[in-house]
Amino acid sequence: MMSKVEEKRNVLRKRLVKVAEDTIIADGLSGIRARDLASAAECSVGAIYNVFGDLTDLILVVNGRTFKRLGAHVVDQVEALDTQDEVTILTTMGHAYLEFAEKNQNAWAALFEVEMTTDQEVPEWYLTEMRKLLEIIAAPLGRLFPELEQNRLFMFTRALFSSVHGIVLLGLEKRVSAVPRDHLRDMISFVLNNLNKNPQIS
Amino acid sequence: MMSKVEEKRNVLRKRLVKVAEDTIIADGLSGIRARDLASAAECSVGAIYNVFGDLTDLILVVNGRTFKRLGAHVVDQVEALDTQDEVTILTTMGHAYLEFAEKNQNAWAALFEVEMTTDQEVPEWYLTEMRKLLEIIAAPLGRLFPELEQNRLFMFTRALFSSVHGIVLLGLEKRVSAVPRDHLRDMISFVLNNLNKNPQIS
DNA sequence: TGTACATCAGTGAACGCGCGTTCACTGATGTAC
DNA sequence: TGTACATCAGTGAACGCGCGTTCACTGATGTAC
Repeated sequence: MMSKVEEKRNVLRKRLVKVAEDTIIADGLSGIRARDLASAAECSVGAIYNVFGDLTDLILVVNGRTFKRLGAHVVDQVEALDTQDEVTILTTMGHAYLEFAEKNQNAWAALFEVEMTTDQEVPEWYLTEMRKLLEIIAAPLGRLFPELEQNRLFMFTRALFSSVHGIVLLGLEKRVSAVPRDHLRDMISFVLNNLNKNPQIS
Repeated sequence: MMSKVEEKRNVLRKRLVKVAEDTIIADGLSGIRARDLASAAECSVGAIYNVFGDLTDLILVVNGRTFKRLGAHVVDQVEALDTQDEVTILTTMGHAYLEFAEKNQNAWAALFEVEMTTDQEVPEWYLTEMRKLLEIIAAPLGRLFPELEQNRLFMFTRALFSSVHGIVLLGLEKRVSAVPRDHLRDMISFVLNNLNKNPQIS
């Protein structure tokens, strides 16, 4: 059973995460400000530092949630699919990634912005979450190329993920590109469609 | 003929660009500081604002140069090549991109960091430089798929560039990935190698 | 159950710092006559 | 060529702001007896 203190602490923690998440979704990572969070969560600035070491800790928690939501979205889309065709599955995953990034632009962008900004270590659970996402992709890819050894499979998984990520990243960066959304879908299909037609991977 | 004033101005301008470039190469975009630039260029802080509107203007000039260097490097690598095989050419380009990004990590990263940071318009010449880079890639791709109409060709060009960019970006982000350099090369080959074996592009 | 004491969450004003940008001043260069 | 005046680059101290983080204080909760 939780003591009253612990309980209050948990409540505050949750409220802060919620508020930070809402802020990031609405205004992006740069919209995060200790004073604003405090007033939105109806606590003092200092209280934040009682619950989290610093703002980065808090942001990482939000990013962890975003990772989970992203993974869930991808899995959902694949499960809604009625096919055994691995390339279709992979393409659907790519499109799901694009879709998620579009609908959650700020939160999705925050995923990569912290990493660039912060110098401190990325926490273990963060890497785990990343690995999970990669494993979701590795599954159909592994079925497509069953003869592939583990390491190489993981490398190709990374390659595909990175490719799709790059397309989405540059595609959503509006000031430079202005690529219509449908084109982004096509680009992803283009990169992934070739897979089944080329069994021998050098 | 330039007046003495113009001449001094140009000299200072060049010195500032050089100093800014050196700083970015050594310490990255975040290493740029008005006071430091001034002292390195042996002028006053105010003088910077006489020559450039603000620091971003200066940074964009450096980025423009980086773009040019990048383009030149890619072209060099391709010209050193003794083949007509378009896929080989494209792969070489991808590898050249990786190589450049590795050797000029900070300057290369700066290319994308400003865009994320700044709200102001990207200047025209900047976009032009970007377009040039894409056209270098579009050339062999166009020869590979001569039947492709202009728009679609450009879309695929973007797709390939973005893919390679994504691989390099996530690959060089050390805290998360720790992918060996050679693997990155392989990943790029992997994504690009499929092209010639799949003439019908959906 | 009641009292005394200890602990530690909660508070928010204040600290501190980094830094881009400005601005009143000076001095060199250019122009007019 | 020489003189008077105008212009504008160069100067750097000071402004201003945003913001994360701290810290001395208070008050609620928990513990010991």
